[in-house]
Amino acid sequence: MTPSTRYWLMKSEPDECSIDDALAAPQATVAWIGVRNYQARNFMRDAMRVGDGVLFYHSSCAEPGIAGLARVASEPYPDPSQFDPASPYFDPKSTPDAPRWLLRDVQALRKTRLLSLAALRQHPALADMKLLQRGNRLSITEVSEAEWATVCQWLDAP
DNA sequence: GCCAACGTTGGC
DNA sequence: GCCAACGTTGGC
Repeated sequence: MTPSTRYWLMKSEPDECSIDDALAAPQATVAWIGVRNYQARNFMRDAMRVGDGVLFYHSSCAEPGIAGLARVASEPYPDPSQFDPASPYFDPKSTPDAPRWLLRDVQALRKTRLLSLAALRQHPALADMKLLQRGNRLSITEVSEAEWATVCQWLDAP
């Protein structure tokens, strides 16, 4: 991972938390709970900085794709769901003294028109996006400055 | 619901 | 540390 990464793509299942849900939350801010992959956790714990740009991506749904823009809105802190036995994200091996899963708050900035996964795949400038690489399943991936700019220009185009 | 791809677990 | 078995992700 490059220390200069300032842009991220974060997947959310819209049934759990859509861009509309995030925009409707207090301060349009949601805690990014439920990540249980170490690489994605490390991005949140170590690499992100407050203010980094986030592509808000809808996954596991009828129309997967980029659905909004957001920003990293907090320093890392323990994911409370790991301590809740009633939560599907409960982790019995984690303790408050040594929490295994850290998260960030994410503030939604705006909903965009949907840039579908199929459309993203057809854009030559996005061919190297981590999201689009074969076999990728990571729920948080790095986005280059050029990829970010391409997406923003695309969203501004008629 | 299928299944490819990948991550994690746990026996050895 | 290896690696088979199992579980999960996520598009289709």
